[in-house]
Amino acid sequence: MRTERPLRADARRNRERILLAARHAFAAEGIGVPLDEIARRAGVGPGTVHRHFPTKEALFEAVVVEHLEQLTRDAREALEADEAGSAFFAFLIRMTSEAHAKQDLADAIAGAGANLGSATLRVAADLREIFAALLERAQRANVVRTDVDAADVQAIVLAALTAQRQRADTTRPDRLAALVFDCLRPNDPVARSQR
Amino acid sequence: MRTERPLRADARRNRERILLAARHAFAAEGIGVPLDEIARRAGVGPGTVHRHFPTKEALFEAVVVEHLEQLTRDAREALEADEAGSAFFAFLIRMTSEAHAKQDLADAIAGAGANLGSATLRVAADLREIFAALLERAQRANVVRTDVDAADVQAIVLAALTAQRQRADTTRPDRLAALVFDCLRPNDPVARSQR
DNA sequence: GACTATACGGGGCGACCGCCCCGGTTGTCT
DNA sequence: AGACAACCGGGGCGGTCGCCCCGTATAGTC
Repeated sequence: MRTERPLRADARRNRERILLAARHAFAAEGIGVPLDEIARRAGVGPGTVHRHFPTKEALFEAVVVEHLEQLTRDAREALEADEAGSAFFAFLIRMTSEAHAKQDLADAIAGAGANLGSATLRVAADLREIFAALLERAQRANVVRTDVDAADVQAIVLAALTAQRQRADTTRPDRLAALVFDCLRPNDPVARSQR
Repeated sequence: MRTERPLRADARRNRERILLAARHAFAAEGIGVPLDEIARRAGVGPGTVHRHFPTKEALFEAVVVEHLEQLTRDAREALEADEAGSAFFAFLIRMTSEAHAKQDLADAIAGAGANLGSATLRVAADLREIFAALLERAQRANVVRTDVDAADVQAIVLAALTAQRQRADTTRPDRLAALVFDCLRPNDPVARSQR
């Protein structure tokens, strides 16, 4: 059973063009962008888009998976950093500023988009795993309160992202996000005074 | 110039029915609900909805204004409470849990809905004014950090709402919201230990 | 350079939704 | 009770968008 056949050159080129246009379009305006608009920006016909990605969700997923994989790589790097606390919080900031410029990620995290397929679920599971390790390490180092779990933090990341988008601050873009993340720090004065 | 003519009895009854149905529909699913669905739930024809509210935004606004007015009343009450800090934070929690059950408010705050009319803007300005007073009082009492303004707090309310919706906790529905609001408290250990 | 499979493009279908109009009905006032 | 005006209901129009089909062009192969 030949599951894979090499794509023709022009087909591969068009596929890349579509993905590039979709990246920008979804990043700028979220999942609401019409497919025809993406096709127009990519310089191909609407039919071509549909052939490469049978449904709109499929295209959206392809873009989101790319971003999630990038985040997973970032999280792995953060896990190798020395200082547990700063690595954790820096990664949180990175997630929000990343998703800030990429509306699609926010849509995906919020689940506003659609029912995502198995590919996305697998990548998301990977990210969650690394992320949980990062969190646990920060909690052991007593820089993050211990009464929150990974899902809580994920919700708070989405929250910070919302705040940031609501009140775009050009001079200090991460100000509100950093403020919100402060609520994750432990309560005891000793730990707080260390930051 | 007779600007006002008393509405006929059945017209007034239908108007109330539509508003009631719209309240529930918008609260449950946000602004995305089709007008025909609201008409169906209200037990009237789609044309009737359109006659009472010339556009969809008009109906949405009518519902949102009701909620904003309620919130404004709550804020005024909170301003008369004795303890500045608990009044402020209790009002924040109230806002989020209110908006939690009312998707429409979240849409309105986030501006996701549409360009709102002058009526909404006026009510929103009222609420902002009272809210700013509430915040300033809490800041003077040293229970809220002084490097945030009302717009920051509004963004954070929206953020807390997002977190709460993301991770619905039936046993402690306000847990995440309260957690997020903690980031508004001052940093110095003395003030923090008082809570 | 010719032949075949593969891919392209754009026109079009169906669904959805907001908005509007018209024939019939019902409330209201004398 | 009768007459008039206000109101109701539902069908329909126009626009949008996702999805698909088919005639044509083109890349890859001998």
